Amino acid sequence: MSQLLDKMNPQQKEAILTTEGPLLVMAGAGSGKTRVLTHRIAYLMSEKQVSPYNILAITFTNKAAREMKERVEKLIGERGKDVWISTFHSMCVRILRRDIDLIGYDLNFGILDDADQLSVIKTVMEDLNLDPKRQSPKYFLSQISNAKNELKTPSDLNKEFENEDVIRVYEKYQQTLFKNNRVDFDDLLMLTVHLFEKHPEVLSFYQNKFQYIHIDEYQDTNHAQYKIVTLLAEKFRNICVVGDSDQSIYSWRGANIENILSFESDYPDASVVLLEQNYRSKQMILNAANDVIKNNSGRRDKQLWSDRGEGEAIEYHRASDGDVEANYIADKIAYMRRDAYDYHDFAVLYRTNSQSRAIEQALLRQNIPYRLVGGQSYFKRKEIKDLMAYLRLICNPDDDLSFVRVVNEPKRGIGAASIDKLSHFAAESELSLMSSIQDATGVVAKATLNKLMDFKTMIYMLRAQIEDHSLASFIDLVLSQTGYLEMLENENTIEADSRIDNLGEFKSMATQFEDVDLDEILAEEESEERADDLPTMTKLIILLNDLMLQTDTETEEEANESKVTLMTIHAAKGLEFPVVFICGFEDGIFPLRSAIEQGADDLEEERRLAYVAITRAEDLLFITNAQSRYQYGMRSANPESMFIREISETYLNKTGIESRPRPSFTLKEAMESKAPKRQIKTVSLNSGSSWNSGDKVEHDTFGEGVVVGVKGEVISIAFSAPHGIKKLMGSHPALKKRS
DNA sequence: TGCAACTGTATTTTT
DNA sequence: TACAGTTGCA
Repeated sequence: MSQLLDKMNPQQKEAILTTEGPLLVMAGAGSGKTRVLTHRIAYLMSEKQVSPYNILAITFTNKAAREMKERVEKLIGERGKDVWISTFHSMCVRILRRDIDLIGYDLNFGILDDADQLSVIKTVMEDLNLDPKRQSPKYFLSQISNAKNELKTPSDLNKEFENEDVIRVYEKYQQTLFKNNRVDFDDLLMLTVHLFEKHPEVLSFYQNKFQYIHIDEYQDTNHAQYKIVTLLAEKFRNICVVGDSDQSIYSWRGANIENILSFESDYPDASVVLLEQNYRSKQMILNAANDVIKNNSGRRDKQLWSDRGEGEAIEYHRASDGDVEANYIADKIAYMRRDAYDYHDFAVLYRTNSQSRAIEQALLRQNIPYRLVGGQSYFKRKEIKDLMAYLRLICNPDDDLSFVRVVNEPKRGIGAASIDKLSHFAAESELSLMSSIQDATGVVAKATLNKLMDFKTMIYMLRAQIEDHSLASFIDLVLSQTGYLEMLENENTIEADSRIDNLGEFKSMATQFEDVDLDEILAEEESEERADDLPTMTKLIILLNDLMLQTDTETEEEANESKVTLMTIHAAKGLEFPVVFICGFEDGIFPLRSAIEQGADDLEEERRLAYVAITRAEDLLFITNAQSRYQYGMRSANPESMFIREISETYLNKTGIESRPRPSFTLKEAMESKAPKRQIKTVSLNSGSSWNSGDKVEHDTFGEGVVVGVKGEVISIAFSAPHGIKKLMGSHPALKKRS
């Protein structure tokens, strides 16, 4: 028998061997589901002689797709490269790129990110005279997104008596996108369904191609994704979905937990495999996770178990203050690193990104290296978006959205007022901004018109030259011809320098794409084409869309560096760490206030999130919170999270404020105020003395320093490197005045 | 037109 | 707090 089944438990074996017909794998956290999936794919190829071209595997994130791909290749070798493994969204991009013209769009469509979406919505609202203060653009965006995920068009909403404004905005928004030949993330899914429904021959092509379909994280699929899967699997019915309803944490994005719950009624002949053995965590951690999740209603009960040993009790630490909490975590990491653990063994998880700052500061103070996952994505940076807009405009001069973005970047003296006039004119004559320029005499000032003409000439000149260049050298050309690079160079700031670096990084990404990635994509698609044969413009369009879907830019080396990982719990799904800290475990933060107010459904999702967080830990789990903390610039106090009370006391080792009360102190770290420095007499709790700029101080950790600013009770002190300027409470016990 | 200063307001998660 | 949107001035 195949060695692929070695070391598999009976349930895992069953999941791998059940290749024909519908199969539901209920995979608890850490139960080796990715391993099952990769081995199943390898098994299909090596034992069942299934061609890699007939296998599809869909994951939730790009990272998961990449990893799965690597693991399949490791198992089966080069042929693994030909298995189509991707996210829903990138799969749809590829499908649409072949046939979207059948439903009226141009094959060279571009993708819109959420920031772009919002600006379209704002413009639409303006046109419709809707007051953004009464109904926020974000509200409309989420309504539209929900509708699309439900595969509903504006006219479908009409029948359902939705908010009339939503329908109008949706309609106009969709028209705008269509005119600009752009699609948003939700369109990728919805339009794919439309394509399949209106063109059975296209659907049939993919049905025949994908004879064996795998969907990871099935609990996170929304209705549109569900529909795509259902359609694709209709013919061969070899559909294997893997998931864990207890880890459904994306309902806010339209994910419908019902999809996995009703799989058995969708496919009455489905086999079901339950994976309950956990290979990740010590039993104590699983006990806690089980304790929490069992409070959710309507779930299929499962009991995770582990043979990795009992493990230590979970350390629950309640600190007096948010900064104390952060310091506690930093101290623990510093301490534990001395013996068994390396920095990369630790993860600090939080509910919201804004919580990262306190942790960062504490780690910085202890000189603990960390990597922050998520936050401001590389592709959301202004310079990258600008460059991409230029490139998109060159590929499609009628793309008004890109036109507006870059027409005055760098400054060309073409201001908002002129663009406004041009827009109205263009709308009347049903032209794009770019093509309306030539007839715009009298619409805008003569001088402005000339500038617009120059801009147009420049874009078309670049367009004419693209085929003489590789992607990277064309990007160079664009950056220099547009004056964008010069603008940054003239700025002469560290900020601008880093923007230049980012643009350079973009260029190397393009090179990598052109030389390596593109051929892999084409191979997977069974395309006859080779990257070398494609026009640069085509390559550029594929690159732009590829990048729009890419949110994580971290390389493998970066991820493996010896650093503590900081991220949201959402970002941590699918990952594991020997030591995990979950911070801010307070009602109001985790669960979020809105979820508490909202009621059962939202609370249950928060609870699943807690379950995900807890089950990330392999050996040790720390749960922390604080009696009071700064939130939105105000001090506020939160009770401990309701979830901590759901964990049996026997699994907890409580430390901190309740067991050992001590005076609270804070290390408030505010940003340097721009206001002129005022010297205010400070009230010092422990000495009664006040601080003034120039005072010399001695700090227990940072050593000698000089006071450089006083603001209320907070004083800024310059310490020698590597500490730099710190803001501390004047009453901080570690601080002493020197004479 | 462009910039600086000011005001008001909303604070989640992301393919 | 922080940022987006607005106002007012050069």
